[in-house]
Amino acid sequence: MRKVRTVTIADVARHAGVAVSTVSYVLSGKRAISATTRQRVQESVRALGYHPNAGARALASKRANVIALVLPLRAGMNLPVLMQFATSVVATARRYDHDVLLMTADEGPEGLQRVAASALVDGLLLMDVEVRDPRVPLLRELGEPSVLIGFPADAEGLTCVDLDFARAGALCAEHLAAGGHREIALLGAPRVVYERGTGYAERTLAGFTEAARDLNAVAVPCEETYDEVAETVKLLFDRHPGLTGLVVHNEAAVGHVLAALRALGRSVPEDVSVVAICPDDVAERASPALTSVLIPAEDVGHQAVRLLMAKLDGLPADSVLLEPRLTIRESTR
Amino acid sequence: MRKVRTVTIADVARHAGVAVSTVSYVLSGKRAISATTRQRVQESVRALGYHPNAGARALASKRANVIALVLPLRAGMNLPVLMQFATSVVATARRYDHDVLLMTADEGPEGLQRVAASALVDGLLLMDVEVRDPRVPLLRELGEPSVLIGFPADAEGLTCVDLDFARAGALCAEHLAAGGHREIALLGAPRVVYERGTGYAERTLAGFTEAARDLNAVAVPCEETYDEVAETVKLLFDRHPGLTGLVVHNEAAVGHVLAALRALGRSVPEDVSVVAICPDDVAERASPALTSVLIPAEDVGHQAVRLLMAKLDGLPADSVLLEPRLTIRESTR
DNA sequence: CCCATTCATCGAAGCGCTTCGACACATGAG
DNA sequence: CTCATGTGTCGAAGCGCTTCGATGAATGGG
Repeated sequence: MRKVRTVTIADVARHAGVAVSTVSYVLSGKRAISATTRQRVQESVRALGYHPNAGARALASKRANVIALVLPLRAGMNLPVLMQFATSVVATARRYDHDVLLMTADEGPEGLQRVAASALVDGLLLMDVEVRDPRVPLLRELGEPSVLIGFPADAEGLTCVDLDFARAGALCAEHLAAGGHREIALLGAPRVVYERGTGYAERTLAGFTEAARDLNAVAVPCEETYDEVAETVKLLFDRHPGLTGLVVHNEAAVGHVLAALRALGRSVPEDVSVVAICPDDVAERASPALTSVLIPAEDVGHQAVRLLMAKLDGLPADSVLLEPRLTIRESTR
Repeated sequence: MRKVRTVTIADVARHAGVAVSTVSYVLSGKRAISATTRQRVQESVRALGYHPNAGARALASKRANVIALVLPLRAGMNLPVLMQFATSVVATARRYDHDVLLMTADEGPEGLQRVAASALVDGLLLMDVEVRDPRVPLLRELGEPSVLIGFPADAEGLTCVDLDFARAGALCAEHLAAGGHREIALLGAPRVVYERGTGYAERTLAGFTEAARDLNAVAVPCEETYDEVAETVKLLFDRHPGLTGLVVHNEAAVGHVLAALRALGRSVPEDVSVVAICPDDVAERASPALTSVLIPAEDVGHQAVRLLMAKLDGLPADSVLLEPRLTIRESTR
């Protein structure tokens, strides 16, 4: 538990026999430094195990090198995707030499206010943005660089990133239509998610409905417990006996849907074709392996950080809609 | 997008007609300040919307008011519990006026080194600690205040928090024994979790085995896909036809186990009693509602932060083992 | 009524870093 | 050979805050 005196830039400068400012310039690369000096400094840095003091750096440069990741942890959220996303954000931020401050919704919008005003972070990454998200107006007047995951109703002037869920929904419907299915259904997110007006759920539904307008198509919300899923699936087939195509946009329920079909004696893909919108690993672990449109959580996180970094550098950053990709496996024909 | 000049403590001092240091003392409460002055300053703070600059504060006080939450995001982890835990950590940290920096394992142990050396954080909270965790030795020599969630093999000198999983395992076995069951089984975590030497899984197993030494007890690992769970359950009953009690310590598999029992025509609790170790909401959502020992994620997070804060204040902090609590519902008799 | 305390406040010295302007020296054009 | 132009380096001035010691003013005991 030795309490080591921390190494400062002055120690490095002394060790290398140069001025403090020279060390700073070597580290930041903001001015030309001769190769010999640069090497000498770098060696001293290594020898002393120097790490710049974050507070001092932030104070002097007005850049904290930290971004906030705001995760409103609500019910019915897709945890695995969220985690993948968070991991990817942290990893990407590190690549840009930034760290990530974790915030939840508990503190409310004032939390954003606080971290921005205290210069704790340089920018904000908001996840799980809703169609009319209360954080959006605040965000506008805060004038803090930010990127949203998901699209609010009015995205004017904001930078947003998301999978193009409308295309994803359409892609699923089109795939089933191409397979000759005329009567299909969408099993969506839990009811509360729609009631909350969550963008991605609504947009998937819209894309699906639009693409399936010439078919016999229905859409129902879907809870995530086995019993409720089984009930929903049973009801669906009772009401639509001719149903042969199913799109499942609810990762937690995917397994249950397959189990329920099994229980009803309908085999996949012989009797029913199933397409899921979920991460690849979930689709691959299912039995049979599911034809799916993946949610590219990693890519979304990566893009979001990239855009935020661009904004921090004062560059323009347009919203990004990621093109969905359908992978055909064993659950459709 | 107006770029507001940030309000500094000097602005507040001027507005209130006092010295900068007086404002500082009002804010920190480290020296006596007359009631009238205090009020005047607090009003100015509110009027100007002042938020102390985090970098400057950290630099001057040598306290960043930030703690690191290190989440190694591995396969087979219990995501919902993890999230609950993270949420509780953030909320509790805020109550102590601290923020939370999110770190993953990707950066390796040097990441810990880095954030500690750069004074980005004041302390570390390590989650999902393994029996022989590579981060533990580094932690010791770092001399940075830290709290671990979970117990490594050698916890000497470290502060750890966890549910007493051995007691939890024992509690389940005892409950079944008290119900007259003589042949019981533990369905555990996925195999990889044991192979990795994850403390909580091993300790539950140990507690269960010890408490069930007079019974006919077996324990098997359990994967998390429906097919594998069904297979495991089937095999279990093939080999042990007299089995009437089941302990499930795998949240992701709980639903599948019930589905598999249903498929095998064994009803709960008539033919088989089932006890789960999982959060209450999962147990309550199952059908039938499960008798369970809950994983008090929220409490663990809370305690962990409390202990870390104590250490930051130079106070001693002993490890905490949380007593499990069994809730009887409809799945056992 | 004086001196020793206590209380409330102030001023100034850093904390460790970035960045601006200055300077010494080398270089090549005229 | 001189003068403009780069190059590479240095010194010093902050960045916004905390904290130490000092200073007056108010208080009370002898």
